[in-house]
Amino acid sequence: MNRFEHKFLSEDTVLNTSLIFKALADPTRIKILYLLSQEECSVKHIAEVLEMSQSAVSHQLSYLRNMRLITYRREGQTLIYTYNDEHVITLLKQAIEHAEH
Amino acid sequence: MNRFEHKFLSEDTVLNTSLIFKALADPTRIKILYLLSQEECSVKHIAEVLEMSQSAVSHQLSYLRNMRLITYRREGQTLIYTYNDEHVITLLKQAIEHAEH
DNA sequence: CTTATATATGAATATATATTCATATATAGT
DNA sequence: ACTATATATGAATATATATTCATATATAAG
Repeated sequence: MNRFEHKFLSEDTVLNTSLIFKALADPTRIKILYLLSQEECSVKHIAEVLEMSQSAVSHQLSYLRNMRLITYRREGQTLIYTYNDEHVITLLKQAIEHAEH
Repeated sequence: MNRFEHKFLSEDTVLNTSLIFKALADPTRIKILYLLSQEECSVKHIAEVLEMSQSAVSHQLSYLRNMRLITYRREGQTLIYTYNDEHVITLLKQAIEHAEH
C-alpha cells in the first residue's frame, strides 16, 4: 500500500485521541478519576484519600475540568466534583483490568 | 468515606495503567499503532506513510517494542512490524471513536 | 571484501508537564 | 468587619519525552 490507500485518521482525530490518553496517562489523574468513579468528592477529601497536597490535587482537577472529564457543584465552602464522561471512565476501567492481568 | 473504606488500586496497578495510556498518548505512536492495526509494515513503509524520518519512527517502534505492544520479524534486510496487544488496539479504537464524536 | 540498503541507537536539544510554594479568591460564622 | 476554612492559581523548578543528527549494525548483492 502507498500512503493514499489507507484509512487515515484526520490530524484532529489523532490530536484529540492523544489528548484523551494524555489525560489518563498520569498516576494522579488516574487515582482521582477512579475515586470519582466510586463517589462524588470534595477537593479536600480527594487530597486526604490520595495523601497529596491540596494544590497538586486542585491543579489536576483544573486539568480534568478543562478536558470536560469532570464537573463540580458548590455546597457552601465546599466544591463537590463528579465525573462527567462515562466513556472515559469505561476506558480507564478497561485499562486497569488489562494492567492487573 | 475515609481513606480506608475505598476500593483502592495498588501503586503497581496505577503505574501500569498510566504506562498503557502513556504509550497511547503520543500522536506518532497513535498513527503507528493505527497503521499496524490495518497491515503489517516495514519501518521504511511506516516512515513513508506517516511522512516522518526513519529515525523518529524507529525510536517510537523501540518504545512500543519495550512495552510489548508490537513485535517484528525479519525478512531479508527488512523488519516487518506487527501489533502484539489486541486489547490495547481495542482501547485505541474506542478512544478514536470517542474523539471523532 | 566492498558497496548499498534497512534499521537501530546514543547524544543533544527543545518542549511539555507535575509538583511545590506563596498567595489570591470565595464562602461561612461571629 | 474579622477570622477560619475550602479551593484556585501564577510562578518557579524539576523531570520526562519527542525529534534530530550523526553514526553504528545487519543483511544482501556483486
